[in-house]
Amino acid sequence: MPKAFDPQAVEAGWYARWEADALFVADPTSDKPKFTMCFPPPNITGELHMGHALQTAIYDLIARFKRMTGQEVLFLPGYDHAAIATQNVIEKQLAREGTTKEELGRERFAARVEAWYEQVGATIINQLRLLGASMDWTRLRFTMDSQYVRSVMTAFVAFYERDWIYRAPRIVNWCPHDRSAISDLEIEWEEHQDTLYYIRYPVEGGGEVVIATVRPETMLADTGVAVNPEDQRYRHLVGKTALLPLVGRKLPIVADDAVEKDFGTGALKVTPGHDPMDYEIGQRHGLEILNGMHEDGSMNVPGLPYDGMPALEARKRIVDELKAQGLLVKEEPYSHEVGHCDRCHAVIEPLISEQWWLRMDEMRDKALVASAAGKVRWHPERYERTYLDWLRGLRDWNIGRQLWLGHRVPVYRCDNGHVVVTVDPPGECPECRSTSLIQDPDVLDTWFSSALWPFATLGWPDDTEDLEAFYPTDMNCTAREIINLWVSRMIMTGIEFMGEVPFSDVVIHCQVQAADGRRMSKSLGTGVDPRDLITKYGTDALRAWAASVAMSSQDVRFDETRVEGYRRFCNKLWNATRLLLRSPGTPTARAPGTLEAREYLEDRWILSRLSAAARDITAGIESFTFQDSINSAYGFAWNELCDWYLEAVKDRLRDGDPVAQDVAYFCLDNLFRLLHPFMPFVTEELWSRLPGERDYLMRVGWPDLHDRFVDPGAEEEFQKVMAIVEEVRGHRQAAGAPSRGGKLHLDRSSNDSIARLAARLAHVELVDVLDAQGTPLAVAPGRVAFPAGSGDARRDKERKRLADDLAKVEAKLANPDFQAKAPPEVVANLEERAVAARAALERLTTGQ
RNA sequence: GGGCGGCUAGCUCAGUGGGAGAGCGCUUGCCUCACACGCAAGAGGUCAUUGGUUCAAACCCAAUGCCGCCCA
Repeated sequence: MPKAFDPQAVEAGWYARWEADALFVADPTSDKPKFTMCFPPPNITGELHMGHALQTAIYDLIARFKRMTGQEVLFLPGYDHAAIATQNVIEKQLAREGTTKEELGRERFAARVEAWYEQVGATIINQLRLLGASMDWTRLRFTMDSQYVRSVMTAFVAFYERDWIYRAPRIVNWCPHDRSAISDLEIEWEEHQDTLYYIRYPVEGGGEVVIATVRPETMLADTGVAVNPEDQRYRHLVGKTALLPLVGRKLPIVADDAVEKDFGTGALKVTPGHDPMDYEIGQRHGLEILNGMHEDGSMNVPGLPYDGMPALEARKRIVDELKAQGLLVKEEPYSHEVGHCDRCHAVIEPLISEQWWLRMDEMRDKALVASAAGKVRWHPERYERTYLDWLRGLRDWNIGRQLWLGHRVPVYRCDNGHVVVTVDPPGECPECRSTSLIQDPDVLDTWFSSALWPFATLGWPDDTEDLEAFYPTDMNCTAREIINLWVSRMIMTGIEFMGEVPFSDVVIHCQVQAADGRRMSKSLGTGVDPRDLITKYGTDALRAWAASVAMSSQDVRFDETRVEGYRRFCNKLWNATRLLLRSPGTPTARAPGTLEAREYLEDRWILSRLSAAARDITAGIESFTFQDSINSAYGFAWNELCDWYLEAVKDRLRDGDPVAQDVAYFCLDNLFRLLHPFMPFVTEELWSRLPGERDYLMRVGWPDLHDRFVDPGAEEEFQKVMAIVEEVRGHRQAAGAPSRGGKLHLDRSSNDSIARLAARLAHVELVDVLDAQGTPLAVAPGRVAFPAGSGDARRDKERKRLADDLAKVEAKLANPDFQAKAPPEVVANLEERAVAARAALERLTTGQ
């Protein structure tokens, strides 16, 4: 066995063996309780980031844990087509090649997309394997697979038949680059330094009204002017007509509550075709809707000199012209938030457009009822509010996108104008038998298909064995910003189509920030690639770190030294195993009886600690506080098993004592099981090296120690041993004595086990009588002497610490309110502390 | 603009009413026959500020400041 743990060597091969032996394949006919997780389709750019590492670590640790606790686990992988993101990636590729999708044409563009999916799909799968994700690859799903497409179409038709889908003009967020509507959730807001222009609008019959705007070019599509009805300054103008400069259009002046009196001049130009609020004001007052912009963001104002100009150029020309005509009152610097497309970063234009809409009110209400009934548990709990707040304010969903890839809306029109909505493309119009049918050009929002993920992946709408066996799923884990985009919509569609919420637990992991405390940014170069970490420290270390931070109450600044720490931990486990395997007389099979006949204090102690660790690790996983599991396993393995137990039994191991061997093997055996969900590779490797027949860890079951080794007496006694040893070592260090040697005398109040272990671990000789004066021990009746020095300085320091502590305790005890109102056990505890401190002080002072 | 979270050792973070913790870093001593990816001993903290509740506050409440995230 090599001297040091080498992650690359350990990881190689295991994944292929697990997969070859079908450890990840779920059996729908199994009698075991089912546990299902549909893995969120990863980012289509194919780049693994820290979010994936956290998410995958959590999913996989739960998958392995559930298998080990006897459940039939389906952990279903997949990826989605990410329409806008993919289109942007391909367009960038095309731009580098000096061409465009328009030049290429739809068919060849589609071929490029296919090739991309194939490439990226493979990359994603490889990365998940690299992370050790135990997914059922026989059930890999892609949202563009024919079966999945049919699910999407079926959902659309079902909504359509409920009359929840309709087509209507609305202000949408228009991306002029993608030439598509995008959702509110796909917009990034950025602070812009702009100019607020004050423009004079003449009023028919004399007078004027001054409006303020940051976007003068939109005035070409103005169809009204609005003021607040409470605003005394303008009351006399309501009902009159303003004249639009440069155009001459007549603009009714209306009164509307939505107008803010304090913004600008308090008078608002109303452009219903280009602003959501203006649209609503326009609807209330019957104002005309004009669309002043083309799909590419250029001006659409036939007959005017600005027609066809890019918006910014038109703005400049319009401002110049207004100045020339004396209609520009003033300009002010103004900073405000401007929306950008989160995929291509183009400035978003609010634009009136005909779109497909899905009515959400009934689904929303059912989701609220389900939440009120506690059908979905959130971890951490506070995220339920994020979800509920969004749901309550929910409006109809714009499900249409004007893209070149995605699921085409299954709406067809024949040349007689009949509309056909079907899952499968119709051969002819059912009404007029026309075979000339044209499909609607729009595609569906990618989130529309993602919303069906937990059941479409299982075969819905067909009544499949998988759907029957595995729906509803159990857990969904994702990042905070996905709650509304995805989690909420899965809940709504799950209730709608399956009659049950799609999962019972939602786990939201934290965000990994860069060292500067901000979001990792590729452009700033502050991103960290998990693949580099795997190369340096191994997948196990990365996963252990991920589990230790994923559920932090705050976002976590990335600290590489913590990942490194878990690699050292792997090395520690490696060497603990090595120690055992090197000791003589290694048993080929454990004799279970020797564990029950445990008589040594150290054996009783470590088994008791193992029980405690098993309990804590299990509780941590079950309550989604994985850091508790990791910390408990780490502390047990390193600070108890290695630092104390193995040190205490080295002699016994060397002598081939079968009891010590059994206990040590038993601890490692169970420790590897407990750690397997977090660190699958190193635990599998070390487990496989232990003596005896070894199946895969995932099949051997979770430790169920039933507290059978819990032994408070042993814990208390062993703590005395540790306290004595630590005090002896402290004295030795203070005295400048060598790291072993010296004499220890303990009086009869310490039993033989304590004395034996203290001598063994502190490397001192146990004597009945200490000739030299020696140094008194504070923690136990006894004293120690070393060849060099006396350690007086340390004794004085300890005396001071004890005296200070005693003073604090006595002050509390002297308080009558404390005695009267504090719980009796707290008072008793303090009284014990006082007694112990006095005894220790006494020993230090009198010397015995 | 709304919401949420954070401020604890040099760094990254646990702790959530009664004795301030971990990992890394630092200091000192050790290549002790599993491990120098190690062992041992140490140093290091008015738990952001102010006020309140309580016999008792890092922890509960309120306000303030700073940092960040999500949503608009």
